[in-house]
Amino acid sequence: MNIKEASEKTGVSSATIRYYEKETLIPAIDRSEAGNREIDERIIRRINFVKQMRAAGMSIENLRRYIQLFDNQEDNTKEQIALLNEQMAEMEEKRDDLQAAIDHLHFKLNHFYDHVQASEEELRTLERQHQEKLDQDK
Amino acid sequence: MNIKEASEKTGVSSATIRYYEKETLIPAIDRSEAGNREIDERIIRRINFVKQMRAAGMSIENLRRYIQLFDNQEDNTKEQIALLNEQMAEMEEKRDDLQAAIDHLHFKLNHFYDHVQASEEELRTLERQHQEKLDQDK
DNA sequence: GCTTGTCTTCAAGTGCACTTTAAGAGTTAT
DNA sequence: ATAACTCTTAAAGTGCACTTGAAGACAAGC
Repeated sequence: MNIKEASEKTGVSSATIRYYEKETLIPAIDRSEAGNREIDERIIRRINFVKQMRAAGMSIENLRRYIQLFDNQEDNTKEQIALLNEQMAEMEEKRDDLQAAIDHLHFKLNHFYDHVQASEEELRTLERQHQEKLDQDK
Repeated sequence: MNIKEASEKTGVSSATIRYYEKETLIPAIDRSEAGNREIDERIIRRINFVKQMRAAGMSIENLRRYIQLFDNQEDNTKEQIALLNEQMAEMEEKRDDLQAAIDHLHFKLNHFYDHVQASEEELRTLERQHQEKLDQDK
């Protein structure tokens, strides 16, 4: 698989895949005769892992620290576990920040429905849209 | 209250408060005789709201759009509700991304405990630390 | 009256995570 | 064999959200 196919498969741009390789977030990728990257499923899984962690807001530097620990299989189990716990704690805090913000907006929305002076049909439309959103999100 | 006190009270730097004012994320702040900002509780609440939404990853631009809609009390109820729903959907998606990443790391951690060849007392120490972390996070 | 500590504005600088550009090379289609 | 499409590297550029720096004003304390 060349880099373009890998990009389409993962939803990560070719340039970003090259960048991740340079930053050692994914392993060094083997090259073909012509010097082009030949990407296999193992690399795809690694790209997807990086994508997932980046979506969760883990910084490139933390991700690199984490990956280096796991790639260099040495007796650094304690550090690995400490790092995992640290990252999870950070993510859980972020998730809770998000939940707090969501709750805040939910409160605003309810406040709106109580006090808005919209016409009956406008209200019904809005409520239907809101319900559809909730159903869709679920 | 001057800007330094407001900064200490909110945990947002003076420079950032000035920046938020310039970007109209908080209302224009009244000045004293000498031209210094006089910050009241209403502004403090607005700073904290911005802080919360920023922590949740809402961009400055979206936050400004949102705040302008709510500050200009006009007949834009539909837009306001649409915007609220849009923001909540974004945040819920982010929250779910985070949860997926947390689950992934939890899985790794469990995998670790199953396969690691650590000594008994090291394992006990690690497990205790992990449990303490969980208790603390809860 | 001078230092210290606050404030002001405006502009420039920073850090992160990409993204784009430039210049070139190999492969396939007409 | 020329165009079109892919790839390569290295370096420069971009966008966001601040952060820092410069230059100056005002008030309190020694």
